[in-house]
Amino acid sequence: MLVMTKPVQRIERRTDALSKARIVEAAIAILDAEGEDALTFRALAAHLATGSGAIYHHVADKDELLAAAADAVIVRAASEGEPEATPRAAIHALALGIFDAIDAHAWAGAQLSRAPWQSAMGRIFESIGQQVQALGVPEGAQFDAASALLAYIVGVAGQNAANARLMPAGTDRNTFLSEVASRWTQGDPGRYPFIRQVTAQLGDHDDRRQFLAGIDLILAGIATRRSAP
Amino acid sequence: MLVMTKPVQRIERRTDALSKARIVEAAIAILDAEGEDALTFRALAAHLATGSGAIYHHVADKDELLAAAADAVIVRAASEGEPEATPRAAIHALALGIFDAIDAHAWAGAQLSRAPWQSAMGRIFESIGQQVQALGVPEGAQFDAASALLAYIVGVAGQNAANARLMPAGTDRNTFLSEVASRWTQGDPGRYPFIRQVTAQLGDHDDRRQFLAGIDLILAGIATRRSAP
DNA sequence: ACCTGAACACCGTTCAAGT
DNA sequence: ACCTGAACACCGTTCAAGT
Repeated sequence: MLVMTKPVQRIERRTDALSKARIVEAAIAILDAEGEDALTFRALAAHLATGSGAIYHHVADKDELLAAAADAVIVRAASEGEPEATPRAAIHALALGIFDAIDAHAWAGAQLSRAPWQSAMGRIFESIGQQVQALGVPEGAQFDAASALLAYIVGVAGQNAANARLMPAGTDRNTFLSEVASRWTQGDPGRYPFIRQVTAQLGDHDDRRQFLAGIDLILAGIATRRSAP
Repeated sequence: MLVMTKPVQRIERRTDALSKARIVEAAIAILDAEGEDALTFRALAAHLATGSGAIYHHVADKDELLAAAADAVIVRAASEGEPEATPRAAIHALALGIFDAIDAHAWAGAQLSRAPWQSAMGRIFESIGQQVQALGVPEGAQFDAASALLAYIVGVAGQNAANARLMPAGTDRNTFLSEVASRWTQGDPGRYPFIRQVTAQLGDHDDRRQFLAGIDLILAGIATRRSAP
């Protein structure tokens, strides 16, 4: 009986084999192209040319799928940055990377704070923490400092995602913001003097600039902790 | 023909008449008692002893219902505060009120950033803005300062809501946080030196205290803007 | 082991019929 | 005008049957 030599090991599986990675990529494609409501297991199965039940062999349920899709998108954004000269520049780059990722994938903004154990959150926190250490913040103050930066970044991400979701396609961002402001003040404008004043300045408003201004405010606060009295 | 005097105007409608306010209160009751998944139009109708279709005469759809419920809960928390002596104390009180409201109604945390036009967001922003003005921040810097505080508060609210949702009932908060941290570092602990260091300090960790520490960091940063060079 | 796709147990939402 | 509740068009998820 002939012993047939096995064919050279074919490490790569069939290109069309199902895997969690392929499923997540397909989910991201649907979410980006057609929005959150369009992501159904039926649509996903059609997109992957398989049965809807097959997906459950690789993903526990829809929550896990959404979390994995958001995580993939954010991790990609957070690890893109090149090495930066200063801790401040590194934090800016990291923060802007996340800002832009949420801008490009609004559906991921809401997910970011829904599944905090995901790797994206851990990586961001670690990166921020290392830069906080590099700033020379005393060890006892590092936890609070890094947590504040993380919370701020996640908070802005969530708000931007909400704005993107609600903003009618093709609307100018500042037009949308002033509509939101006038909804707030409507009925009783005298009760909202600050919002009225701020809305008047909306003409030259830039979300990205303001986002970084907030980061710098926190960094300035952190700097006051460096040399305690 | 006798002209009958109309009965004295009965301004108050039948106590059991349906109204948006009653629907929203019932929704809050269900959300608090049984969680987000339990809020269905069928359950709500049963709770109100009416047909599920009747609700649509007062509320456009489920999104509006959830937004209104969250708004009601947050507005209540944000307007509870007594007058405070200093702007810092006022901001602390406002922030803690929201923190505790999310703690008591975790489902509202995620909603907070989903519908930014709601009145809660406007009131919080206005209150923060007025305190920022009271701090003596120059007018050109007030918008950024108030926005940073708002984003931070919303960010923490969202993270806390996520933690509350995910934390198995009866688990200690710090135990949960260290489990999250070990998920982050698992596989490659050497890659996460900051998180490992910080996890070791988790013993005497207090979420509320850390929340206020972040507020104070931003306030300290704002203070550096008061006297520009 | 993995995939298929019909079937199940729900949902949000609509709407003819009632009052 | 408001309410009723059955009906509709979907959904996530399961599972017997296939390969």
